[in-house]
Amino acid sequence: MKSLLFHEIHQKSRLSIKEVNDALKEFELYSSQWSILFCLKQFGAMTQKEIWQYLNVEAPTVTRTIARLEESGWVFREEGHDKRARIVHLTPFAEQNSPEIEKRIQHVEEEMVSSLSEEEQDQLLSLLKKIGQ
Amino acid sequence: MKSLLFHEIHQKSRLSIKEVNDALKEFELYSSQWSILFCLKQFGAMTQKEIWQYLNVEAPTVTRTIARLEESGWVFREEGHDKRARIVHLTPFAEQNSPEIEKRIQHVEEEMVSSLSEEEQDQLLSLLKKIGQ
DNA sequence: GGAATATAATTACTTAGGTAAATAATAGTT
DNA sequence: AACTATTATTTACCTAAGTAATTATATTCC
Repeated sequence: MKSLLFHEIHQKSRLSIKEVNDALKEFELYSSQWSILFCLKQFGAMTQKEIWQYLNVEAPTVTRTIARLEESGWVFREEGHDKRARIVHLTPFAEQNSPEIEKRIQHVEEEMVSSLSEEEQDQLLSLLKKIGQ
Repeated sequence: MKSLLFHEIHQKSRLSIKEVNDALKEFELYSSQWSILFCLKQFGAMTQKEIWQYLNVEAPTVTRTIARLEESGWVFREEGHDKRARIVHLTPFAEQNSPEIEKRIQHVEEEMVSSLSEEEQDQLLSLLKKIGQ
């Protein structure tokens, strides 16, 4: 029964988002917001297009989430050389706080997979990657 | 990097929902609606509580989705012996059409995991089940 | 029997994600 | 140079799912 597989993926996706949201509560952030901050932390300032391509979501999703991050002071947007594009930067506040948040999230994620060995984690990742290719 | 694992789960969850929605388009259904029809098809009439417990979502999610299914003629609700509970039934229309839909969805899901062997599919499922326990 | 508690469903509000269409700026073509 | 096509982002509108609070019925306990 293949449905079980996708049912399980769906469940675990929701579960992990829930746990991450819970851990982010004290920073007044949500998981999707963190995914963008994480992205910027890793690669530096990016255009919105680069962000949604990396995260593999649609452009409007990123527009919305960045708007919220901007309102709450985590990012700011600069007009690019190409005036259509907007380059997103972390604010100093975000630069300062993101290491602690990252540590917290990493801990949550490690807890969630603690019942799997390192080898099983690798295996799981590589099996997931094979889906839909 | 554990984040990669959850990132991947999240991606594949979204991908599969997208594919299922696409296949359901001709029936004017959405994936979450189908998950409830599937449930009723498998277990027969159920209370909403039984549905959200099985699907592992919150009660309001099921309330909303069932309301839409009722509007579009896929289910109807009967008052239970306990007047708080509402028992959800498939309509004759749903009974008649669900086998074809199920076949279609099954096909989509099989396509998505066609790059994995049967053994790998089992392995993936059992690894996923171990997360967060 | 009646007050307090628990339970099933709902309502209101939030984030997350998608599609389709609109806007504005850029790139290409003739 | 001007028209066309493409591209980056946004807007509007939809489903999905969560939390918190409300409503209505059942249950429990004194």
